[in-house]
Amino acid sequence: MEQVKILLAEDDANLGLLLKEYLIAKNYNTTLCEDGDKAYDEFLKNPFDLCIFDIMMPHRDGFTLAKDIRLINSEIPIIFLTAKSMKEDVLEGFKLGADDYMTKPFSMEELLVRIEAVLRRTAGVKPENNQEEFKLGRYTFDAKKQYLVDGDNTIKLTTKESELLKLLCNNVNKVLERNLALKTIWSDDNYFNARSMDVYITKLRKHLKEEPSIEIINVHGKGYKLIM
Amino acid sequence: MEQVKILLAEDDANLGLLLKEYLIAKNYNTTLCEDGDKAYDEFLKNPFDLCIFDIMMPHRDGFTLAKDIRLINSEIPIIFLTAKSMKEDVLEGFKLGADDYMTKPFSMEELLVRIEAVLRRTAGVKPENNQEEFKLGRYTFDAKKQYLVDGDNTIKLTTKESELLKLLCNNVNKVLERNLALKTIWSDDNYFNARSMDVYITKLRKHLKEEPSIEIINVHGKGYKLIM
DNA sequence: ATTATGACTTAACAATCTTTAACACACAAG
DNA sequence: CTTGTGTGTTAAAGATTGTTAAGTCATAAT
Repeated sequence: MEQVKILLAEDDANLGLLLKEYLIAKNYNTTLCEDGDKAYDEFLKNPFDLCIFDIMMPHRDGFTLAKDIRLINSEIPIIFLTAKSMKEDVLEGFKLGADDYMTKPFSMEELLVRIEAVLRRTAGVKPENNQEEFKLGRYTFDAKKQYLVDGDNTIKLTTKESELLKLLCNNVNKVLERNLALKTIWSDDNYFNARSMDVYITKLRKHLKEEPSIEIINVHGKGYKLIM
Repeated sequence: MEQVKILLAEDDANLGLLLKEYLIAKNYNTTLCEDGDKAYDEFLKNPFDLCIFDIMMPHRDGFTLAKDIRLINSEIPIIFLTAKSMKEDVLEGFKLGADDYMTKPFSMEELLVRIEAVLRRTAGVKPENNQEEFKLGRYTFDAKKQYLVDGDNTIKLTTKESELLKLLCNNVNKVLERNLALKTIWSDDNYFNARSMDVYITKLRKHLKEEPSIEIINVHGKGYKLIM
């Protein structure tokens, strides 16, 4: 399971950090740069799947940055973030091959769904990366088919078991926060759903008990962590 | 270069005509429908490359229309146009697989550049309205003739079997929600029809049992998912 | 007209999934 | 240590789904 890499250029440190934290929490590998020059250097050094650029930045504005990057990569999706909502700017942005253009202030959730919409279309370019398979020690976990395979023994997981294990796998060795998991899988983080989640953690532990190198540990008051 | 066909659903006759004229002037073959029902019928009759839907419309609102169309074609790009800018609506729109979401009032030029941005990404996705043939591993499913072919062995499917399998195929690897399938095939989602649907799922599973790479899995409380 | 056939629905019961309840234990703060 | 809250675990309850078979209806064949 490959992580999507996002290059984020935003000179407002507050907004930048906020966005970065949020995107990382949503499992996007996010690199933040505080101006256009730094973002350009970063782009040259590392491969990315998606760009999110503020327009007004020191050293190199978002439009110029996009133009320069388009010279190197004409396919990578670009989303512009800006306080300017003037028509000419929007048009200019799309002329540079933007995939979306969001005017501040915007909600983080809206940015997220727009990112997903763009990636959904971009992913179609290379349609093989849907393989949702994880190696867990002696086990192989197929999130799509909801199977947990251990040699010749195949355990069929239920939907909830599979969704939860997948979230844990996407955050190996990191804390999967309760409320995030609940909102993602149960769409509501009330007391009863939280207890239900605990029950599923027990179920998963039982399923994985044959492999001592894998453990789901609790982080008190925070959530769970899959370690391996 | 074939002309791009746009299905436009907008109940405000003034705005609708204005948009239609504008899009036609920009060389988009545009069909205007004044409500959701007419748009749905039009979609069933002819193949399109892009949908542009108003949200608030008589007979069938834009969201419902999109949901119904997604059952038949899960790939066609959809842009929502609306006066509602509330966060929940935007998120709802994208959850239905929207590609963009524009809040009125907007400039026609901005709509145009956003259309172009969407089409740039979806280029190569041919309109699959009339696609009636699906490859299911070793099987070939002809939805029109209601045949399921496996080498020299041809199984004749009943109408309901075929309709259900077609819906599943149109949503491969995604959850086909019970109530949507029931509304589409049985036109009513009461308890008995739901049970009938379960019976047909069993029948389909039996028909597809020779191909282990294909499975119809249940998503508890939600619906079924054809995975391959 | 009667019978046979096939598609679809309804019934019945088994199996499974998820939630809720109950009680035991662990952790952090005072 | 004690208390309140969070977590581990099991079991039961409640709901959904799997499956087979019988029932219903329309149509075709005799």
